[in-house]
Amino acid sequence: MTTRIDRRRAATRNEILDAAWDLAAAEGLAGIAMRPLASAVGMQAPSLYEYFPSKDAIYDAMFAEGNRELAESYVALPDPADVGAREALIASTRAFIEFCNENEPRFTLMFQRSIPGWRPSDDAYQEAVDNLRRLDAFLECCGITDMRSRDLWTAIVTGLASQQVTNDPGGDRWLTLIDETVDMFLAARVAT
Amino acid sequence: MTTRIDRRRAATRNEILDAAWDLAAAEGLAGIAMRPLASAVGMQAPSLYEYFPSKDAIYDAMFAEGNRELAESYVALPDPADVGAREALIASTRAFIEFCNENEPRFTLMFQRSIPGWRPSDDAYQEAVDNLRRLDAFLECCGITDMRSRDLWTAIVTGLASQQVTNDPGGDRWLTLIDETVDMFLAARVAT
DNA sequence: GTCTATACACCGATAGAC
DNA sequence: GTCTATCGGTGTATAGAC
Repeated sequence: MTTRIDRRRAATRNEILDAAWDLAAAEGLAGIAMRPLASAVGMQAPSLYEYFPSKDAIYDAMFAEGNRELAESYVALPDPADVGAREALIASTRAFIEFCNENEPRFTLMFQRSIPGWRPSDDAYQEAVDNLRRLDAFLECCGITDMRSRDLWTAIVTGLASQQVTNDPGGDRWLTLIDETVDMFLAARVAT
Repeated sequence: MTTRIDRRRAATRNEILDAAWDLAAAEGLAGIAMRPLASAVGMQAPSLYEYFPSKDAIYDAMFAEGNRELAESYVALPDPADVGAREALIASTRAFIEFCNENEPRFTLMFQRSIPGWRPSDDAYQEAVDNLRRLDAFLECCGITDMRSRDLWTAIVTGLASQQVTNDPGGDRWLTLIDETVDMFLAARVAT
């Protein structure tokens, strides 16, 4: 059961995480420091350790939060059985690249290994694996069943997202390539 | 003119850079610390500042060195006029992914933003731009002239390389997808 | 229980003696 | 050119006030 004290703790944890995202947006993901983070929520640095056992644990919670947000964006995707593989792939790719493009620190944390020495915990990583499994199921509904095709498709989609975020953050230079990319990929699959 | 003392300095600089690559391989790129690096070449930390003005300058020299190595691997590529676009694209993509795959810290330094707060200097970045220009010229010889096609191709190639290095370092899971990727890309170009 | 104060070990970088 | 000593920063552990 959740007591009042548990809810208070959870609220403070969320407050800390929100401040961490703000700091990441302003100073970069690796620019989060414990003392400024603490003062952003009106604490001294050591008090943060009442809510997170380490700085890495804060990154871990942010990683998990990002994956839950990605999972939410997946539930809005159309059913390939309704709209066909082409439209479904276009919609999912667009959703993914837009997700990456709208919050650069979140993209960096989730899809690049950019925090020295940090790796997601097993629990947090499980949420990422769950998302990958959801994507696999989605691709299977689109008729992409073999591993080599899935490997190629994930490489293409992550490549587009990474180029977009890195070289045109917030823009659409690679977003506008999605339709022809999907057509190219599907045409090759029909051909073989 | 290069005096004996200049050559001695250059030799020491190379010694430091070699030790830095070794440390990066062992501790991760961001795990390079000045004191261990200094002791690896038999110095105290402050002496390093006689050869590099800052730690970032060491990353900068490593970045430039990596780009020169990449440029060297480009000169061995076949001429598209000799072997045709398909073979030329396959060879260049294979060379690039193998380059990324054979030295993970070098890949991380050159193609990911993984050192917090560090960006290559203008001089070092120029070498990366030169390499990109070489790649553009090469793609043009392969008949890939418009920007959208180049954007798509660079996204695909960097996506393959990143998946290979991240998820199967030293292996060939994405390397073996090159041939069909090139065929897919070229078929779509002929079709439109 | 939650906070503050203090301290520790490490970091990159600098000053100045030799 | 290399050293020692040191500075201000980091993440983090701990003691203890309230």
